[in-house]
Amino acid sequence: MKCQKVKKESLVVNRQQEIIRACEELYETMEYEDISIKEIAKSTSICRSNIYNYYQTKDEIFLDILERDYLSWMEDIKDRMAREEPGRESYCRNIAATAALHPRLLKLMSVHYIAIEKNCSLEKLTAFKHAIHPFQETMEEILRTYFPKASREKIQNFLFLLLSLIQGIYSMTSLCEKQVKAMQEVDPDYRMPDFASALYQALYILTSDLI
Amino acid sequence: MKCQKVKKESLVVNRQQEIIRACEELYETMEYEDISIKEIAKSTSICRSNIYNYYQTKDEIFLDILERDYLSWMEDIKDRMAREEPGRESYCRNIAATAALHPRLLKLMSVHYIAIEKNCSLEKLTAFKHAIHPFQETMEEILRTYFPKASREKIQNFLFLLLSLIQGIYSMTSLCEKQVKAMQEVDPDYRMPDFASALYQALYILTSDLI
Amino acid sequence: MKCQKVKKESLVVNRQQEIIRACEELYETMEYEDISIKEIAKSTSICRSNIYNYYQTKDEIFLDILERDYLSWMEDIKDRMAREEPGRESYCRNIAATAALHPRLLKLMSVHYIAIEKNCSLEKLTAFKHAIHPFQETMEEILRTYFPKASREKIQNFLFLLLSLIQGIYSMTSLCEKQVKAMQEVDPDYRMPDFASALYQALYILTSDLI
Amino acid sequence: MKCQKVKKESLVVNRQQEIIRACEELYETMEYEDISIKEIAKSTSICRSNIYNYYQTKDEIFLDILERDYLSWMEDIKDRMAREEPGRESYCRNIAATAALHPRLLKLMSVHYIAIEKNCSLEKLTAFKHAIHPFQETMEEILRTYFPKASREKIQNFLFLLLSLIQGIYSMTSLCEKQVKAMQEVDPDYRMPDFASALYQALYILTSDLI
DNA sequence: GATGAATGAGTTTTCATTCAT
DNA sequence: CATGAATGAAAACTCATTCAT
Repeated sequence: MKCQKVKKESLVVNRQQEIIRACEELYETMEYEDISIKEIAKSTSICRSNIYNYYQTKDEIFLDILERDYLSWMEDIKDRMAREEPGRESYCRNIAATAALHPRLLKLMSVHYIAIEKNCSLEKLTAFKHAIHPFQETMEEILRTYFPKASREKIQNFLFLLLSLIQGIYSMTSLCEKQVKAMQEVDPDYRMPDFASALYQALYILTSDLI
Repeated sequence: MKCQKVKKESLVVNRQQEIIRACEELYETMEYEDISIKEIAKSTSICRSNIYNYYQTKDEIFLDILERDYLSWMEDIKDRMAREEPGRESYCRNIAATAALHPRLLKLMSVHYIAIEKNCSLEKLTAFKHAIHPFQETMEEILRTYFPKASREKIQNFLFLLLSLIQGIYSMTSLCEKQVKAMQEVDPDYRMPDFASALYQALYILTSDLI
Repeated sequence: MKCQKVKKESLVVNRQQEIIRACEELYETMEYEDISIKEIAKSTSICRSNIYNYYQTKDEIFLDILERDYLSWMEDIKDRMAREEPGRESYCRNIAATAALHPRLLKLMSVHYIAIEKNCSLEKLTAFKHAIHPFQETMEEILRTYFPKASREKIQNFLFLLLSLIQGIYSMTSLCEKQVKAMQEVDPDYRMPDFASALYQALYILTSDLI
Repeated sequence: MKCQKVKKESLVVNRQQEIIRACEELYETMEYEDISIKEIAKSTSICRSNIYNYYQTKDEIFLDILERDYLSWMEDIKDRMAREEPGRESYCRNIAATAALHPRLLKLMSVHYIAIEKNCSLEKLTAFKHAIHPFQETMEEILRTYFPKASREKIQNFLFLLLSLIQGIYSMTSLCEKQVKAMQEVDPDYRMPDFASALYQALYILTSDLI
């Protein structure tokens, strides 16, 4: 009985894995708003109507991807921290460099709060918040290590600003050709900034508050 | 003849005004992605097919709204600067407080780069960039007034981060009920931060780089 | 499993049948360019959006009708040939008389090359060409039987002219009332020629080349 | 008074000329069914709604083009006849060669009876028939010159078949790339026939009836 | 007569979602 | 659970045509 249940569950997980993988692949070349359940199903061995047995909306799929990506980024940060010396610059470099290694997460973060979360069920959303709780915890802990003198409040403020910044900087450093052209029409010297550098610089200033 | 032309032009402007107004009203209660030209037309005395004589896509309408809002915010900042004393705190208060008076602009900024600009024609986009050029210019000038010692590069960096921050902070301080509930499920003490305060704090730290 | 697949396939065929039948009925009273998928769906128990699961454009439906009609005509010709004596006149009578029994095919042929084929996918078109290959083969074979001395080239030329003639003769012998009136305004003696007679006469002359 | 009327009329003719010219230009690159009054007006200095003062439908414009082209072809045939020796082959060469010099007429003839005439007013159509009456007359006269022994009926039959043939042969010798590809998929040796040669051959056989 | 504005009707196409099997 | 079929709703877009000026 129990064994069967486990079997079922693992089947469910397998299906979800397949759906997630398909969605991830699409997201590499398509925009969030252009991805539909139909499209996702097509990239899958599962038929469209069956997808509804696992996910209610495409946003719930994206929420699962977000979850993994947040935690994966967290792991990268921890790994890197273990290998790097302490120090403000080191911290900023760590964050900026690892963030740049997760382009999908960055892309997702720009629609995380304004779109994905708005289209999910409360249950799914709560589960997501629970799942990424370690991210918040770990990030705070790491900050405490790097900046032992900073107050809890300052650290939480900083984290809030870090997540905010990433969304905004990403959106302004991922312009399409047309956008760049239009900018250069007005200011011929315009060059699209680099995400990692821009984030590093911002973090460097913001961490001044934590020393 | 010329008089007629002027008449016609003013009709065009009137029509665009009406369309913009309808779009603005819808945007107060609806999300960007749920607004369609069909919906906008419905809130208008103009029929849908006629809308196409004034705007090709909804994004071109939003771009016009963005333009006005950016410039309107700029005016507010200038007005306020004239009345306030100099100083870093004063600047940050000015920006944060006036921004909070333009909630629609804030909401628009969160989709400005990732959606609106992507769906416009290059021509429309270039015209927009030209139109809001004074915004960039004025913002830089104001910063030079407040922070006379800051280099041009630092000022431009700061402006870039300001715009980035607004997008991110707004998205994280405009959660719907469901999002707040989910947060509180994990952390019962969670309170959604206030946009203006969060922005003020961030700016206060970032301006340290300009002194 | 297999049984189900067969069931499904037959459903597809059934649906296509229904769509084809509806299109055929419309084509009896309407012109090709006035028929739309919307109109076809209306004459069906199937909803418009579901039609797209079976046909991409109305032209693909017409191509299917064309296919059947060509092959049906071919069968009629073969049948009649079996019952008739040999001879040039007999052949011409056979072709003209059987063609007249397929008015829908004649009507379709007048838009076959200039419209229907132009709006189909290459795949669909290739499938069609394969499907009506027997028509070409059979027509050549019949000609070889009736005109054993004619070279292969002459026979192919003749077939090409036969198909050409049908298109043109049909268009000039299927005038609407208005067209006839206009003709008679200029030449009061004008009588619209009869398709079968006109075709017979033309074929009789053209077959002189095959003896 | 009269002078004014003449002025007006010539203005009307000028406008119609401009409209016709625009339509002709479009027809060089576009298909009949894709051309709209909107499109024609765009290629003109006349506004769309004003076009209705000169033509009711696009087909009436096409009818005017047809008229000119028929008469122009007739002139070419007469010219050439004056320069060529008599004889059956000479006649066929004349017709085929001059026809090939009027590709627009050929293209128009393929939709002349099945589309253009169907969408015109009776008045316009009657006027057209009157206008091209000389074409019929001249063509008969030329045939009588070349084939003095042929009966009036045979000559009229021949003319009927000539016009029929042109429509059909043109449609089968003006395939688009896709159509050719599909043909070659079934018969790799397929080569699209040449219009002028095909017409010449057909005429050569058909004229045997006139000797 | 000429024009721009406006409209309504039509068409294609796409999708989320439901349902019977 | 899985599936294909089916549907309804919506969105984008185009055009012929009318009308007031």
